[in-house]
Amino acid sequence: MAYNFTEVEKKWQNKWYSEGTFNASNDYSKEKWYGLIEFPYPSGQGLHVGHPRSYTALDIIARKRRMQGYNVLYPIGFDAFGLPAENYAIKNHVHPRITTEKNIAHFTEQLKALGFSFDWSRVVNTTDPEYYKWTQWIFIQLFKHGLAYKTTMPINFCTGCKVGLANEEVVNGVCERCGSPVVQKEKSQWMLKITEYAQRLIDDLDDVDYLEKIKIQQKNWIGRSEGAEVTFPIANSDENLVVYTTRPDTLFGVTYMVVAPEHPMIEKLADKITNMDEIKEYQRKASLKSDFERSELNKEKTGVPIRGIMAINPITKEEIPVWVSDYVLITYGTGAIMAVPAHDTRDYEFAKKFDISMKQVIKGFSDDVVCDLDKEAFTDVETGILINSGFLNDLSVEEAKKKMISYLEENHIGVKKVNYKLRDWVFSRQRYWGEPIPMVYCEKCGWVPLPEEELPLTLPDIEDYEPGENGESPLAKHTEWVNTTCPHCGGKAKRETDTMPQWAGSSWYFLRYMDPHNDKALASKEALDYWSPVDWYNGGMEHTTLHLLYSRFWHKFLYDIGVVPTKEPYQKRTSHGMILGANGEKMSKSKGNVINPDDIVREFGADTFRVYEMFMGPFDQTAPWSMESIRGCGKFLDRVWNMQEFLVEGDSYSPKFEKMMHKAIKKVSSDIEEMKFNTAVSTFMTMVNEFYKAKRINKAEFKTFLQLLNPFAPHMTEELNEKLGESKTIAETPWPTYDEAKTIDDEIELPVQFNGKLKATVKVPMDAEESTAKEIVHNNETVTALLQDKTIVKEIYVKNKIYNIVVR
RNA sequence: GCAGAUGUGGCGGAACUGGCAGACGCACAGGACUUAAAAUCCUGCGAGGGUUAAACCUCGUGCCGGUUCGAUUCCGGCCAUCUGCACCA
Repeated sequence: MAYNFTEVEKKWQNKWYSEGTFNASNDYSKEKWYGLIEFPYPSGQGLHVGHPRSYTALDIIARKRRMQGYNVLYPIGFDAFGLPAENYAIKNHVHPRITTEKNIAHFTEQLKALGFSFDWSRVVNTTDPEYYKWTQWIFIQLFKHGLAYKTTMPINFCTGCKVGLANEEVVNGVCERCGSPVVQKEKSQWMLKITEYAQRLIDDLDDVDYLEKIKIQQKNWIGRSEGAEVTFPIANSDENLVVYTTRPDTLFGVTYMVVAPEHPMIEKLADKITNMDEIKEYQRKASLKSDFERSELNKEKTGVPIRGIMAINPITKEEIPVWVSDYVLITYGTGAIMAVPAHDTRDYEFAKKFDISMKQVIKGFSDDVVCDLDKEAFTDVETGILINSGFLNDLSVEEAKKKMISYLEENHIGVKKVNYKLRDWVFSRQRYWGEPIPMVYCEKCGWVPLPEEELPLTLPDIEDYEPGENGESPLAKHTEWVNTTCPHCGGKAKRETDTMPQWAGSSWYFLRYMDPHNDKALASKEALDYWSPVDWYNGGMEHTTLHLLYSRFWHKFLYDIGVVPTKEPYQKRTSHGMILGANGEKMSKSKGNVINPDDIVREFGADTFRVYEMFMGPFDQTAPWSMESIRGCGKFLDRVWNMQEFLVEGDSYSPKFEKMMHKAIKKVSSDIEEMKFNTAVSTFMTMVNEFYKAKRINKAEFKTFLQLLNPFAPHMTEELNEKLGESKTIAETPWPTYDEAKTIDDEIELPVQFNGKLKATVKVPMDAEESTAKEIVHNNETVTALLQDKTIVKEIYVKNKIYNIVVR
């Protein structure tokens, strides 16, 4: 009879979720395993087919771990604050709480229909006051430890909507929603000092098991560089221009300086500058661009010379011109650079464009290495030798750097300096749908945190989600909420009206899962000690630099104040590739290539969906969706179901399949650990093909096969297991084991090559010695025939791999 | 621009640590079953040459070059595509 996936899947899901089959145990004596997936943002579109890729992968590992005897925590929750809900509210005047509730209900239904073994008793929701109470609590601790501060930062400001915009909402310099021009506007913002943790965020990567490319991305994002800060006096004034450079060795080659348009020196020296109007105009234009646009557009360099002032090279005492250009960013280093056009690509382009002189101070190690300054900058750091550089002449770049830094320090014109590209975290949002920042401003006492017993500071219910005139948060209009008393002196005070970014709630959610209903602490000490750290965290590569870094930062802070027991939150981090539309492009409504998971479950069932997502390609790489291929996975599962037809009795593996069974257990077990799910599925397919060829499978073989397949296709395998008359479900059985000796073949097909080209294969015993192999090879007819008119030069034998004969 | 990744048949992909390139699946073609179709089962399937059929020969893992008995794999240089870039999540 045909397999009715709809009925069977419902049956098992009802059982699992009503009985709480997969809920983590509070028995802290058992060995634990904590698997984590990035909790979804419950968008109005519902689940995306990309979500189940990651969830199925860790579900497979979680199910395997349970069978291996671990107490498994595999939780789920919702990261529900965010921009889409707020924009929807502005447009349709529906409170974000209502849409969020609705969306969460929809997501829950969809996730349950896929049969994930989540612990549904521990669901967290970042918008729940009982949850964000602790997000606020962490913020207050950060503030108390001096890691949260206010500063003025530029934001994208839409001149039409009068609202601060995310970079994503700015398209070609105009607002995505209304099309009005977007400008950079200064705004006082809460910042978190993540830079204080920069070095530790790099160093502690050594202690965790992250994919190498994730570590590299994180390190590059933090962007540590060693160099020097050098002070250039401004001629005929008391002002100095301090620059940061990673190339102090090139100080003799400086031919001009550049300051960022926002550099304060311009204001200070305004009375000396003779072309102030020109500079003001340039600053205005630059203020329209974001940092990103500036570096993106740097093919066409722009800039204006600052007339009336000259800087003095502290080493050569030469007077050099100062320019203003937006290729220098105020947010990195000191906002000013010394330019060495002969040895830096960006400086070179700028100097070429504005016809500024260049001075070569490094040459190639040998005369073969050409340095042609008419064509390009010479940037070979590895082998370069200093020239035209006084006391640095003939040194290598590395030596010259060291010598110059000591010279700078001895003469008090510069210091060695480590710099990071990482910037502090802008933590304020002028938005409604976020956690209120639990701070109060008092004229007398300044910024005062709310007393912890007053948390949570709940988000007030409002009906107008539009921002205020000057881009303040919608909360600013609600004076009855804003006006309060100072917790410190009792005087008049105002609440902070900005809210937290979505990153806040997702920076610590994995801790809450450990003890989600605790109202005394974010989680109990016992729960934290037992479950920490997360053993395996899988998520998108796109979260590598922001979410992952932010949550590591928070965790380290919580470790420092004694809240959590580990320095790092995640022991292991892997990532999955994106699922693209059938046309190879990212799925989007506008492209019409979106696949709805509900349709797939309805047409093919959850098991087929799961197997297909695991089979479609290497887990960590992008893969296009294919309706044809998913059908193939459905066919495979039907073939599994139909194996019942030739099932025979048997308590142990039959001799015919014994090797195959042991090999398969080994292969599937290791493939799951290495996330090579696609090859695990192909192993299952090959096994099924073998059973079909023999038209026979015995009960012992079938049982093991079902156990191995269970994490991938849990519904069908449990159903088949029940039909076998087993009293225990597969989930209650131990993961199959194999005997290494039984995975090894007695005899192998050894390829025989002539000059590296395959000419024959011979059968040799496993691990045959060279003499044995040689004898067998030379007795082979094809080989003797080919050797007729040839001379053997050399013979190469690699045990169990190859026999290569080099002939003339 | 900076950073990370990817490139193998008509398509998705496999290949352990440098050792038979194309496992497994899709599509396609042929056959069995059927009044017929679908489903199912079986067989074939990189390109070119060769053969009644086979054997066999040549080419082939983005491009150019190198190391090696042997390179999809290692090295150097290019090209193309995808992802992220700090207020999307």
